[in-house]
Amino acid sequence: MFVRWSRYFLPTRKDAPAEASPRLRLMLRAGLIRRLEPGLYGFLPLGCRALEKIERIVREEMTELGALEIRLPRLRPAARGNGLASKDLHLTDGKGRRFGLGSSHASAAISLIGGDVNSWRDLPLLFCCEGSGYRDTVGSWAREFPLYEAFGFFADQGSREETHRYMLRAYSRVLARCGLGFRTAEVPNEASEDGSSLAVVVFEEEGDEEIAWCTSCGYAASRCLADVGSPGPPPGTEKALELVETPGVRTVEGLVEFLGVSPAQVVKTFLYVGKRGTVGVLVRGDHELEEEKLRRALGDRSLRRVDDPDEAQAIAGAPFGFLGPVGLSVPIWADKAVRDIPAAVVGGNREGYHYVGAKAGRDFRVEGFLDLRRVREGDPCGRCGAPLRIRKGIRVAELLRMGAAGLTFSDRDGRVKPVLAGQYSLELHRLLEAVVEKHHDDFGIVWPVEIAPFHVVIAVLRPDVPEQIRVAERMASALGASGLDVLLDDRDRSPGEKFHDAKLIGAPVMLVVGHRALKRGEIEAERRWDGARASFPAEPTEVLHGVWGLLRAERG
RNA sequence: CGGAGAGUAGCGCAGCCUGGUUAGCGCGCAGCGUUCGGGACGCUGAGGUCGCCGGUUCGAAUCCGGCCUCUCCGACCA
Repeated sequence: MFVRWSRYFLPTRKDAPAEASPRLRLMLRAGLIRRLEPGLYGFLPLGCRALEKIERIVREEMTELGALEIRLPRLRPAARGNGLASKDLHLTDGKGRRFGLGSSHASAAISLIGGDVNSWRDLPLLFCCEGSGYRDTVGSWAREFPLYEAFGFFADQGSREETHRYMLRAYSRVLARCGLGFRTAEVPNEASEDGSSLAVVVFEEEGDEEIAWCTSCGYAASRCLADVGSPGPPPGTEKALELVETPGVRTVEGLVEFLGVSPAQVVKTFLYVGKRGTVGVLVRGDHELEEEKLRRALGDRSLRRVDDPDEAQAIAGAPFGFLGPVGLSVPIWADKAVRDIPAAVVGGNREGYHYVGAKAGRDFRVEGFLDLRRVREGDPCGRCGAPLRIRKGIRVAELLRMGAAGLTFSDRDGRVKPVLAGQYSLELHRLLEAVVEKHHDDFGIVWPVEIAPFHVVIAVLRPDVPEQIRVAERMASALGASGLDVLLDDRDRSPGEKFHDAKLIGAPVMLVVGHRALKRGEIEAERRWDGARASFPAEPTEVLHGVWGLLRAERG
């Protein structure tokens, strides 16, 4: 089968909104998607084809794993226990019943099978489900997006871990078939049993996920929670605490200059207010505080930094710039690196004064030393000490362990036990986005063969010349019959536009039917990913052979 | 979370300060004609709730207030 461009709907554009990311601009220009509203996108026919190809791969790999397909409504009742989060979209019907849209169908899947899973004989179970995710975050390009999830239900940890490994392997095959490499990294996730999940991240120059990873031991985690090792103590030896006058010196840089110390000898003091009251937080002067780590460590997502000068004055008795842990009346938590400073400079809790020679534990009480530093490129890996690198990427999938909200089963001995669950989600729009980001050049998209919406575009340079159309259609039929997806560009456009559009939409092979080659009885071919050109006799068998040869060649 | 800027035709922008014809320009789009091997040319034409809501005014794209959205910075200044 082949499709005539003149009877298809494939609007390409020279321009796209300037504020969109390069890959999003390409997807808009190539006629894959259109924006309906900020954060709401629809897929045009070409985008649907690309999406379907990816879905087919995912389905194949899920089937290979033995996952059973189910289907769930995207609307979820917000009844008790169904856990609608604040970031979900809340809806109310005319009778006041509440519903929601969320980023996962997990709770619905549990409800779906919950009543029929009772015995150890029913487990394990693995389901997969095509659906639609919703995320109520501004700034993301798609608030509602195509999602392919899987849900596992297990009697014990061992079987859950085994499925985790299989699922990761399946995702790895999916990505490989889409021409993508990836890394796994620990990322925060509130839905998970232990507060974090394993994310599958495709590293790119541009991406909204920041991953710290160790080239030496392979440890990788979201930057906001990556373990960081000790930087070692700064110079200096222990000495007595001493209050010194530091008029107007309220920054680390100022102290470094005024007292002749290094930034690593200074300790910054922050005040945070949370549900359990105010706490002080200490970080070395040359480090930055990672709020996400603080919130996780203290188990309080509501923690907010005190940024009101009057409030700080009331708590510490000094303005910003002179806050310090010595004599501070609130509980104090410190980054691990603070413990190693033999003689620290800290605020005096009195305007115009700092302490020098301060030592944690001796001069002020610390509730605990935690990893609170924001990771920077080159910081030591928390596992092996080698330098960490920070890379950007696109998070395409996530695997997490969760409880199955009240689901229980009877084991062989008749004891009632909770069902363990796993949730595996693949965000198809992000996968598509990652493919476009990875596979494009200045002219447009360069699809990997397996997910190209069309394998071949046949540019008919003069569609008003009967011979050209006749030849092109013969070729298109033959190629289509051999299993290739073919787009016949029979539009009344100039040759230049057809060449550019063919490159923009990224078909692996372009065939050109024009008088130049046709008078030699040939048609020409150009391969998208390396520009390789060839000419074939204008006979179906020759062209078929030639095109398959171009497609089969190793991609450099 | 904070700061700055922006929102006018599909895209890129002008107009706003100093309120007052029918809101313009370029690209794109449509029709016709001429073209036809790497984004052609001419003519004609269509396309706008000036982000939304309110206020001031005889009159608001323009002035005022609120809200929404987007972009770029700062994300730690203790």
